Amino acid sequence: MRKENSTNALNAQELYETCGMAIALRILGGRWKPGIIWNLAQGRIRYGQLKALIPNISERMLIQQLKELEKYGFVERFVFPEVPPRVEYALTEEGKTLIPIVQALAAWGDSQRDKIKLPV
Amino acid sequence: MRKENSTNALNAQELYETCGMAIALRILGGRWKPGIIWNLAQGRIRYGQLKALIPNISERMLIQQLKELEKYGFVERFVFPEVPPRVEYALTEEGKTLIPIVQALAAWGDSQRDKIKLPV
DNA sequence: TTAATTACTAACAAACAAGTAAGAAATGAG
DNA sequence: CTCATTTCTTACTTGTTTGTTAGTAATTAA
Repeated sequence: MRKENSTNALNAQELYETCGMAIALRILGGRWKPGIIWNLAQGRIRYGQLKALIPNISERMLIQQLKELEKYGFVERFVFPEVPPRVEYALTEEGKTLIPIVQALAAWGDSQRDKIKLPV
Repeated sequence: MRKENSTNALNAQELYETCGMAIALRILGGRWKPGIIWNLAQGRIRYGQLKALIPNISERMLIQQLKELEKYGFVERFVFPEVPPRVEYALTEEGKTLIPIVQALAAWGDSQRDKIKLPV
């Protein structure tokens, strides 16, 4: 749960208002969103497949991040009234504008892999 | 202090190995690094000025993030043997490769500002 | 009737990131 | 002698993110 008036939250809020990069990192950041967006960039996909494509992600995290991306309109959810349930996810048009960003970040990161060693 | 064997840390580690974007976000992510890099992109600058340019940042956070960027070779530190001390910071050549990324992220984020409303 | 399937939820705990506050060091100015 | 200056450091607290476990629904197949 987020505390609306913590210094922490206020600092975050102010950054969103003045800094586009803070907004971008809010959408793109976190441990799992990159992988989610990357895989959705390949096309519409079922929840279970997405989970299989992202090693180690827990259902809680996957759902949570998908919901957040959906809430902001970057991801669309398609539900089929079947049993067992079938739900597919896809990037919206707006979500697809993320793809070049994600590619640029990934390329830069890959170029750094051999130069730096991240801590354990 | 980071626990080397927490699932959390292991997940992070695995991502670094397989996903360039995770590396990039490790360098670029967090609340303050964007602003630090953005300001350093304008040129060499003193610690105190940098602090003044980044509203609300605490000394602890500024130092901590600068040290991390320095450790990975994206930022250089120039110390003048004076009293009171004078220390200047600048992006290294490697650090300058971040500039286009940072600009792309900022531009995308700015383009989203009116479309989405981030939570408090 | 019992188990298997699939997408999801809720309660809780561990790990991590960020914020607060106090102070150190070395010198020059008063 | 005391104070201001500037760049940091340390110990501590609060807040946020991530992980774990158990469980739901509604049908079909055995």
